[in-house]
Amino acid sequence: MGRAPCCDKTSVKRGPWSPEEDELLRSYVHNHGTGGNWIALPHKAGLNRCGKSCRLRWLNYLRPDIKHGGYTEQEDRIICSLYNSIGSRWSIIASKLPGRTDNDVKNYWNTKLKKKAIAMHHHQHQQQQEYYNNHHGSGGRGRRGAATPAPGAPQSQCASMHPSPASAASSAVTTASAGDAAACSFGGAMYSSPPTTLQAHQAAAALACYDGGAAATAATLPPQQQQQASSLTEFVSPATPTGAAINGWAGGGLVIDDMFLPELLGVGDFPPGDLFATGFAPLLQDRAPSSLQELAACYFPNAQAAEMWAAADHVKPLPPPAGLCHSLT
DNA sequence: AAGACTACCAACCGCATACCG
DNA sequence: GCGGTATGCGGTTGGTAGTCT
Repeated sequence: MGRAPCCDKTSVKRGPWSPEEDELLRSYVHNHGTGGNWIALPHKAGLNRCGKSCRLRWLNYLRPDIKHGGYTEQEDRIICSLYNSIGSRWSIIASKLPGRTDNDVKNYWNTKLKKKAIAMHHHQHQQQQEYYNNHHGSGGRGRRGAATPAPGAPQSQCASMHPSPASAASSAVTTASAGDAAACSFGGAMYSSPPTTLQAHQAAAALACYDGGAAATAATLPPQQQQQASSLTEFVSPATPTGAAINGWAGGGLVIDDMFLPELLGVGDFPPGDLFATGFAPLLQDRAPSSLQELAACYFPNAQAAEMWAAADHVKPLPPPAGLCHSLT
């Protein structure tokens, strides 16, 4: 059963807005506000437009505080980091960028930033390969070799290329292309350091929370990684440490990007690779509960999960992952 | 000069959720 | 609790300007 249409599409104007229409809408909202009723607004404002169209035009274009174009490198970083962490939840991402709209951020990502991220992804892989070849010989086998796929090799084993737990739980259908996946997996590190300890934990958390239950997923991992996932399980949900409980978080997986977190916390850069041991935990310890809830709300679509996370004991450091590759392969 | 191709972005569509009676 | 409606959101489309051949 489909929804009833919001208006009679045959009797309202569609397509690009004229300057006169813009002015009508702008002046009406300036004088009267939206009144909380977009359906009635076009009629009152003398516009032959669908209310939905008016709302979109106002939110995406006419609002006085809107910025168009001219994205800074810092904004790029924030977008990439958040995309890496929470997926294509553009409204949340846009809310962290004053003056930007979800539509604008989405277009910017799809047309420019994604390509930039993919290009840098390939570049990083090449550098990793060169580094590996220089230090281990080109035909090496071992863990590192297995964990660092050759350029152009299939990427499907990179844990962070799974849809993030949050986006996986989202009702929206995610149809990420291989390019999206590559850009997503790399976005968080786009301007940053080599893979960090936290990214290893992110990957474990993504596996533990996303893929249909921690217990089932963890069982498929090698022993060392099972321990990783288990540690994450405790960290993510200290009050409910079972796999089944984690599964019940419905998308509340802890996937916090190491780039964006410092900005949320209002601190400088964390030392790469040492977030939990020296940077992350003490900072969280000092946060007021309300501040933690605000932070958590950025990542947990489920309010209860956000509250639980914010109230949890964050100061318990995790054991270092002992060289676990961030790709978990 | 002109057609083909590409990039960009405003606008639309339809689903999910919140809200209200 | 339930059904109807409005709003929010993310994916997609279509028009246009710029670039290439």
